Amino acid sequence: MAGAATVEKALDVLFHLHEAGTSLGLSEIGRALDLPKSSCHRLLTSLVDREVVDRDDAGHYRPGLALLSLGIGAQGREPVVAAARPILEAEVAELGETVFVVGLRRGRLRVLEKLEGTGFLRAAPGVGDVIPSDVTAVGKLYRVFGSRAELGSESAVALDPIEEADVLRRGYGLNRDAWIDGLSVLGVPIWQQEGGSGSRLVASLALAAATARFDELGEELIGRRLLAAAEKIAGRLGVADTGRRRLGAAKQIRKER
Amino acid sequence: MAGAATVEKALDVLFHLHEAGTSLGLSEIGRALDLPKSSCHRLLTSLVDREVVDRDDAGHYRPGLALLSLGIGAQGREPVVAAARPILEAEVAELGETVFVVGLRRGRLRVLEKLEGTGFLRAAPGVGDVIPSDVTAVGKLYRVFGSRAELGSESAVALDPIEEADVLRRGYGLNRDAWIDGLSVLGVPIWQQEGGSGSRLVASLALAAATARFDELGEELIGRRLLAAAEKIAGRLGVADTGRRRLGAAKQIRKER
DNA sequence: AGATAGTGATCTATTATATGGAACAAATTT
DNA sequence: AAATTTGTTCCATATAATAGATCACTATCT
Repeated sequence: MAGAATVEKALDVLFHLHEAGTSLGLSEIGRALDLPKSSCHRLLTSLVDREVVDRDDAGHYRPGLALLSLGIGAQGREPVVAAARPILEAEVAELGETVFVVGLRRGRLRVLEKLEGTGFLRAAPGVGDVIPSDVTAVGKLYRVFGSRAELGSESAVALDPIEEADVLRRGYGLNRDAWIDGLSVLGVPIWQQEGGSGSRLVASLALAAATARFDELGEELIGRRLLAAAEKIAGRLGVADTGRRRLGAAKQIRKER
Repeated sequence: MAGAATVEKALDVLFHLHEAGTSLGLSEIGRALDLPKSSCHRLLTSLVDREVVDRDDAGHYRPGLALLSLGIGAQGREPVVAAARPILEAEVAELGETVFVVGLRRGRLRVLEKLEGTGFLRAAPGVGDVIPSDVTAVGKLYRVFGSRAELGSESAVALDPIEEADVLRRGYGLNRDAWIDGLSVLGVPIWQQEGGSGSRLVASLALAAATARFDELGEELIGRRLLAAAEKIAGRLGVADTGRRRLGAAKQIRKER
């Protein structure tokens, strides 16, 4: 709320370019965001200067390639991604279907890493994409295992008690055709041990496949393999250094109020 | 030059976080960029709000995951990347070494896409990274085939005439241990046909391997395969629609002056 | 062809907005 | 226990963004 208005406008422009899908002209952007052409032009000048925005041959604006190294840099710093990668490779090699890691960031579920299956028909979630937290397999997982109020207000509604019991009993979340018709997903939690005491849900591991293929493999097998894989990832993660965490944690809570 | 100062400061902060490698505290950032803590805080508030910057458990700042989808979105719009991907897969499957696509953006060479080799010792360029234009294989390529003055001033120095002749004769650029000791790279141009007339250098395809392994495969074989692969990519690219390009091209030139 | 409406870029006075010093509470260091 | 160092908030001042008009240019429409 107490931010820099200009910066937010610039980010509006950037995200608008991202969502547009095609490259856009200056006037077009100004009209869409209700910004004067001159302001738009000034913002874009700075963005282009840093290569965060690019221009095509026609002079139209589009997201720039500097975002790629920035984004990949951001991903590379996620410890769980580094820990999960070889495990993902092993699972894809074995099962041939897409597996992916989802984390909770600012109340939203984001795809942290994925490895696509080998089939012609394969699920292809985009790394960095946001995933709905209500109907999905990992969404259920977070609503059962995650500390309450971490998820956004949207999911304040509690999970169906029967489903919650199912998740607790099996240890994984399941979603058949609820999110996308014809797609089934099974998700398991990845726990990170914390100094001595308990453990924290740092991310979750999921497999997505066309429902027919999912049933071919069998829910039981997928669940068993993924639970074992999550275990391995947790092992590679090691124990969190809960050392200098109190300061930040307190501040964070104050911030979110 | 006539940009939005505030936006540029915000981008400075963002890039600084990217380059730092670790997450940074507010005061730390302010000191490094010579910005008052209050200003820094305000900029970061906006960046965090849009998830372009993230905070870790300790409250420190780091690049955020929204950058990932932005970056991958930007990459996905590069036609040459889409055209090259299956070809890269085929080459890696055959040769087992890292192949990558490099494009020229705002006078700098950037890795547009890569597929890593299968060996334990493999070259791993980062997608989105900038590559030097002087000593590298693709750098030479651009200096020979690229329209002059497209490359930054840094490479105003002409290429050694002997080397230039080599590149023209073979059709590919070569670099043995010049950029990174122990690494050899061979790069070939990817041409896109333009309506009727000529063709344009849209990107280049390269293979990178440890010099020993490179020699094992043999320069002749690598060159032959890559030239054929580039041909295939060009085919998949199709002909550029030079239709509404004049407007933008003119503007661009005026802009760069 | 000629006219028109579109584009991106540049300039300007006005005004709204970012600035940065000081003060704050919390939390590590010394 | 005192002294730093942290992130955060506040506020008068000055700077920097604003938005309208204008320009050069290209397509599109009679």
